[in-house]
Amino acid sequence: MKIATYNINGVNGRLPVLLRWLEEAQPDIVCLQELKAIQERFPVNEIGQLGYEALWNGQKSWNGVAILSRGFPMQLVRDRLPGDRNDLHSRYLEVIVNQMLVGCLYLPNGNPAPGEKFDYKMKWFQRLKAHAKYLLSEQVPVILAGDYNVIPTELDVYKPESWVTNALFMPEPRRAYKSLVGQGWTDAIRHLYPEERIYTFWDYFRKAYERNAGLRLDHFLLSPQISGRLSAAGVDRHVRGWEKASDHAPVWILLEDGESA
DNA sequence: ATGTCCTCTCTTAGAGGA
Repeated sequence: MKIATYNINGVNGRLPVLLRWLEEAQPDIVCLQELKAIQERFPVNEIGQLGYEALWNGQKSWNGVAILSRGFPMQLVRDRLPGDRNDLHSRYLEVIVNQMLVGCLYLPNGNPAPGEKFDYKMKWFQRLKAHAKYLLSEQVPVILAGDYNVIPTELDVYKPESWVTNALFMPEPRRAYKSLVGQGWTDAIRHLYPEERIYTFWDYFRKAYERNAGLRLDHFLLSPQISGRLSAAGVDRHVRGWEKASDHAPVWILLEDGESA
């Protein structure tokens, strides 16, 4: 089965792009981030016409996450990251689908750093690590997919030196990501392509896409109970070149069927 | 500093966020 994650950067503003990509890529399950739409304005009918059911968590103006599924019924597990009742951002959604637990996440950007936003990012990261550790303790197939807003290593950025003071690449979030993965997760893209420069985001500024001045921000983390089924992964980078495209490109993985699936 | 593009509003221009 094919599972994808895509920071859509405005699900209504980019709906033609999303529908075109869904028809072309034919994913079974999709994690979306940055809906930028209130709950009532999620385009459930247009997406439904392509055969997808959806669960989503909207918010006015910012953030917002959704999970789409075609042919595999979804069961909502949670629509908040545990650990802070006062955090009202819509940045996390977790479902059970096809005997897997899928978490869709949109980690805070954190800029400018230092500052309140950076502090919020790091707190959110700590909560994610705590929850991820709990999920690993369940010893079940888990996929944590989304926009982590972290450039993990120098291999994941076209020009490391120009990002050293940015919250996407500062030592603290990079350490947090490394420590998260170190709990026992497999970074799917990096696992299959240990040496390659692979980007998932190209800034709108300064013709970044045309220059391939990209970043790898969108990641799939797989628990040990599912990582052995990983057979392929990639980035649909051409989608970034479409008219009215998001600044991110869709990222996908292929999984072999599970024993009882 | 700048660049671009989304959403929302004290709306058709500017602010805030990324």
